[in-house]
Amino acid sequence: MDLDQANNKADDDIDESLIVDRIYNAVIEQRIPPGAKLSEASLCSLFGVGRMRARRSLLILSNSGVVQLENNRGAHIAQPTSEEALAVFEARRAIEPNVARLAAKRIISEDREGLIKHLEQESLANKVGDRQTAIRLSGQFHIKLAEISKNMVMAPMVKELVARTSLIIGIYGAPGTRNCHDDEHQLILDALINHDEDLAASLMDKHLSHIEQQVDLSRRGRKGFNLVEALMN
Amino acid sequence: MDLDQANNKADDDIDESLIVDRIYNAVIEQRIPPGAKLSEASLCSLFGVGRMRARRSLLILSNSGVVQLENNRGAHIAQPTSEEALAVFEARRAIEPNVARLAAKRIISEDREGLIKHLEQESLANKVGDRQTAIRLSGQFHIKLAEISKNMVMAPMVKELVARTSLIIGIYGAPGTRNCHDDEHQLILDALINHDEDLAASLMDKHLSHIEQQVDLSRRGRKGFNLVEALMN
DNA sequence: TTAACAAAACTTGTCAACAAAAATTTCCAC
DNA sequence: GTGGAAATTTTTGTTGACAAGTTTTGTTAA
Repeated sequence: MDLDQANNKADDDIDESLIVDRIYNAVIEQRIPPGAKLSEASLCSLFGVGRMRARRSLLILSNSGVVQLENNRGAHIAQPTSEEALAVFEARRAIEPNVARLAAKRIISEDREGLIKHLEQESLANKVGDRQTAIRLSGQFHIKLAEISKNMVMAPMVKELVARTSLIIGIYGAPGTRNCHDDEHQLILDALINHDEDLAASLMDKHLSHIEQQVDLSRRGRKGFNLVEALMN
Repeated sequence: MDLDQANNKADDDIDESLIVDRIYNAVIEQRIPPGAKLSEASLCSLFGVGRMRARRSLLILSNSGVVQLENNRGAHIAQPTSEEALAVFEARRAIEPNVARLAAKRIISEDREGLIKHLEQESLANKVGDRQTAIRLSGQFHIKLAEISKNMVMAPMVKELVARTSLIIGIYGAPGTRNCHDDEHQLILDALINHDEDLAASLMDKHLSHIEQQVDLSRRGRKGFNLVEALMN
């Protein structure tokens, strides 16, 4: 009874984390806009679960700042303020260069192959003009890096920050611009392969500052969407 | 209906976050040991809330890694593995030096006075030998720094990491040693007052490595405790 | 037409009862 | 006694009903 506190990956219910993951991904891919209502009923029918599960999922999402819960008013996709947006970028620049450092230290051939494939997809999506895919892969690159860093404490933090960044870009980003330049991702990958920790860190820092430069915190914008279509990928 | 996404501080229920905070603090002060059972019934009677509130609180705590939920087996205070412990320290060394940097940049006189008072209490507790208080203040120093950094994204992260560190020290720490040297805290405060960002960051890094050196990840230990006494401060 | 108010429809919050699983105790054979 | 199985108690998971709140709709008067 003393040793079983290890291997706790996905110990909790499948259903729960599936709902959370779906919404997380939909946010990262910008298929759900900031401010969108997430009613309990819609989650229940969409995922075929009871209200309890829906509520639990929403609570989990609200803990990571992706969903905003209000008393008697239900759940909405968060709408980061400009102050919050600054804080998110600040946090990313504090954390992710160090994540890149660790990734450069710990990357193994398997990781490398995965990243190479990932970048191929990413550059393809950009070439073809598949904006949706490009956005998703672009965010996932950062998440993959966090996984390669093999730090199970920071990885969820990065995931959360990436999702919140998607919301920020959705609100304050210029509609046309790409979120991440895949060539910068390529440079980071090169540094990782060479185990050049300092370079990886500084490239990541520069990269993040470029992302930050693409948002205009005085802008506002909103658009319609379809919840069913957005979640049922 | 577009502007009301600002001022969301403590919008959620009072009850809920009170329970969470109480348990959080009890963990930081090491009044609840790792592995302790947190049954729904005990929380219900202790805080005079219904089961729903208790369950919600436990879910929130489990999202921050302080509580471990297991199917049909309820909630226990987390027992970080040695791998997890390494990851937590790694995360702290990635994040907190940058937090210290920001704090050095943004500290105002009000913050300074608060920290000075805090350090007086801390050094007093150490002099008098009030271990419990010393532990609490020591952890809270780091949390206060995060608040002074005025980054509302990183502050909760630091709080979570401090709590998890308390659990780690509870499991792997030598019983006699202090968690934090208050003289190191004093040095950091000096750097903050001088707005010396680089110094604050490097002192914080050194400080964290000292904390890390105080744990022996091959050690194990447990002790009895009283839940009522632990939570009813 | 519009503003204010009232009513209806809907959504969320809470509770109590029940089902299912785990932990504990009891009991019996050895 | 000891080990192990069965029964009991306790704890957790889930559901449904109802209460409380919010949003929408509809109506009336200025």
